[in-house]
Amino acid sequence: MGDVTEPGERRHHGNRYGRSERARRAVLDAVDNLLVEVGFARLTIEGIAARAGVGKQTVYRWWPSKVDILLEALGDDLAEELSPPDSGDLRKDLCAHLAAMASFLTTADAGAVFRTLLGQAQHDPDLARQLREVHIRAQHRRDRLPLERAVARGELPSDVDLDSAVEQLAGPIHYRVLVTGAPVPPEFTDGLVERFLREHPPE
Amino acid sequence: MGDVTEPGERRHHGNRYGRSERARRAVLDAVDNLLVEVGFARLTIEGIAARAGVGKQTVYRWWPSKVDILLEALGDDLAEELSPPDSGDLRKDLCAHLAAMASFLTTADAGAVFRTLLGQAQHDPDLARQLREVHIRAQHRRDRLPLERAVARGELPSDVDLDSAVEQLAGPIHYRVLVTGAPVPPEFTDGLVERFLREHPPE
Amino acid sequence: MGDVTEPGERRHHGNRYGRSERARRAVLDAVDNLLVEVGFARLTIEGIAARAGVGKQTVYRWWPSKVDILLEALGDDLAEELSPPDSGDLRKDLCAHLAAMASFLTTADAGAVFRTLLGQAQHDPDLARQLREVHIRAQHRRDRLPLERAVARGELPSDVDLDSAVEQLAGPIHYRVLVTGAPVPPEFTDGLVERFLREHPPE
Amino acid sequence: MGDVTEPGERRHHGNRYGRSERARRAVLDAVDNLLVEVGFARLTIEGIAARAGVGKQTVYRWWPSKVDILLEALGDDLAEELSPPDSGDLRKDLCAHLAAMASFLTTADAGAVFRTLLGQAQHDPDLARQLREVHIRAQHRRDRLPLERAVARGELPSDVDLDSAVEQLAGPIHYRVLVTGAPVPPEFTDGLVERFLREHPPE
DNA sequence: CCGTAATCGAGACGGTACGTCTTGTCTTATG
DNA sequence: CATAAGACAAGACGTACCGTCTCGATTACGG
Repeated sequence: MGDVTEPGERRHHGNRYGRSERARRAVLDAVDNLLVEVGFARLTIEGIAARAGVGKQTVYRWWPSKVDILLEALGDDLAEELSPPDSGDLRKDLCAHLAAMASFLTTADAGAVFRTLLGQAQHDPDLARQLREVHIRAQHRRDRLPLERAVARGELPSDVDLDSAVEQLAGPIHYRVLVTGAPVPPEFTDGLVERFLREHPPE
Repeated sequence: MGDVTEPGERRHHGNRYGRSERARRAVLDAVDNLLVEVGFARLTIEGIAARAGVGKQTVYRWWPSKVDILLEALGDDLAEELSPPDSGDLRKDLCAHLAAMASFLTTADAGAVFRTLLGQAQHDPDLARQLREVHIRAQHRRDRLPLERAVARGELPSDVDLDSAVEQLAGPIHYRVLVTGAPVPPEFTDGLVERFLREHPPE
Repeated sequence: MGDVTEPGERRHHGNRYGRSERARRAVLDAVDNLLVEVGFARLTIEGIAARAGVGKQTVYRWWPSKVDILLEALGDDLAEELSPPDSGDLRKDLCAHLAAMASFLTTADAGAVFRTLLGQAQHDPDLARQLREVHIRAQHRRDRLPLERAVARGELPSDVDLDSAVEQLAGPIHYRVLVTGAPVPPEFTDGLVERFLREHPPE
Repeated sequence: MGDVTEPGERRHHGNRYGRSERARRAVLDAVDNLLVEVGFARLTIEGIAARAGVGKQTVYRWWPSKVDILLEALGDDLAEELSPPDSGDLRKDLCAHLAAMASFLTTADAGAVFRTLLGQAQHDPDLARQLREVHIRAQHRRDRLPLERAVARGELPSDVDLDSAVEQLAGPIHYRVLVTGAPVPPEFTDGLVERFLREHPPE
């Protein structure tokens, strides 16, 4: 909330040798709460600073724009919430991971942040670059993991194009979420998995 | 534009029985040009009115917000540019249509408008509803057409879920465009078609 | 103030043919009150606009700076409060007028505005020019009037330098007010008059 | 400025035995230069510290506000530049002193500082008190000196009110400088002296 | 064919938020 | 312990747009 003073953390008002971690956390917390409360359109830097109990200048000093705050607030949420399991069974891993992906995109708070940023990226090339180079590339690597493990286990032929496979699996999910707005129930994601496995039987 | 006075079209200053078509066209033209010139973020109603040579009140009288102007400007571009061909051959029709879809989304002016609106829709439920109920639903029907014709011709089994098929085909394209930003060459769209046809051979 | 709507004065929200007299009055009233309440140093345009119930842009549209608002607020107060009487007797007129001058400078609200502006003028040449060309010149002419009338009546020789006379009379008063801060009682102003009359007996 | 390091004077960064004379001088020099360069309105503590090569805190530690810096910078300039001569002849002394006063107020650097402070004092009672109790009172005593000596020499009757005399002489000069902005040539100051001497002939 | 009512361009209005600047306080490492 | 440096919370600056309003001119219909 901003006026939280952790025990043992002296109230820091800045010095020449580095920024205030307290102010940083307060801003990131504030931006998360405000995004949920008022939505992106009415999310203002003025409001963020006020909610965080922080001067506007402090925000401008460390973040170029409000989407950069969101980018940092997104932080490791993606990694935490969207890392695939490793059960030793490809079908199980994929079904679980795609279901988690659907749930993240449609219901999670961090998913709302992610969709908002993706939306802004459609007319903000700079943001698009950052978002893709950092978060989306890393997520793509996580999405490949179950498949790589299956290849290693011999569950999948080694000549399957894993990048394409990820696109075949994730594409329709994102299409529903971002474009048609249709719901993404487990039956749907399971169907994607079945179709993929039918196409790529173990050798 | 805005100050263009067509020969024979007297400079209209309003009457009680209807709006000025001239003002409507000027606004829609201005919004198109400005979107390309300054981008969505700096697209303002003030700027649109000034560019169109139109009073702000005239804009507010006829459009609730700037995305509504874009919605109207998007108009029939979708239908015109994204109607599938009917050659009598499913492979040919699908390849052509998906390639056109990719090109529309990545390079066409109207495609930029479409992506912008999709982006805004991620945090504007009202816009999302309008966009989906009008344009996306209509586009989905157009996307189904080649498949429906193929079923009628016996090229496809009649028990294929065409809605799912559209999602399988369009999903990965939109995923690349909206999420990863990867290019969408004909080889990619052709691959989607081949995969689909392999799965659904004629009976 | 600010939200006062005079009967018969429709609540004006502006149009292309002129400014809102209501907004003008509200700003001038607000600036007077605030100067007295918080002093010049803490007189802000933001505060003036808020007190007047007026948008900041309206203030910036019509006045280049806060001293210009004060200049206009000073307006006719000088003329109203510092016009010399015309009793037909020089001694009486001068004593009354100098006493009024002292009282204006030391106690009147408009006098506080005047001293503030004089103070700013010491390091703002533009303001100095405006203040002198408009208000101080006009006041000088008013200060001369009793002397001119006395010359016309034959109470004063016609070869007296009236401009110098004004400086001799007003100078010591302003010196006390602006420099030493000493009080300016009627005995002091009367003394100035006596000294002047002693020097310039009727012919 | 600011980074001047006198030979033999080690660059002082603080010690436990008192304040840095080097920092004090740097600030006073900086304030003088900056006042001339940018004017009082844009004279900021931040700028003074930067120009002096001194930390802001050092300024705040030793001076309550920027006018206090100016007060100290004004220092003994008044005494140095505005001490009346003592020739043994009242007319000569007065003419010289009033001419020096006019020149100090209108052209000297220290005179600009003085006028600026006088200006601020019009809406800053604290500054007014300090300025009057220290500098103006002292200057008044210096202004009296030629008159006191003349009384001692018998050039002036001993019952003349010398304080009033000073006001009669200095008042019109300050009136021109501070109020009307009219020039103050020697003819003007000489005229004041003549008028005074005419009124107070030696007994 | 004249009156009238809705529309037009224009732009002032009360506001909100922007991104910048300065204030005065606080913290740190150095000497 | 005073210093130079600079981050901090606070808040005013002047600007850009928002969405509303008012204005006088324009014009097509209906009485």
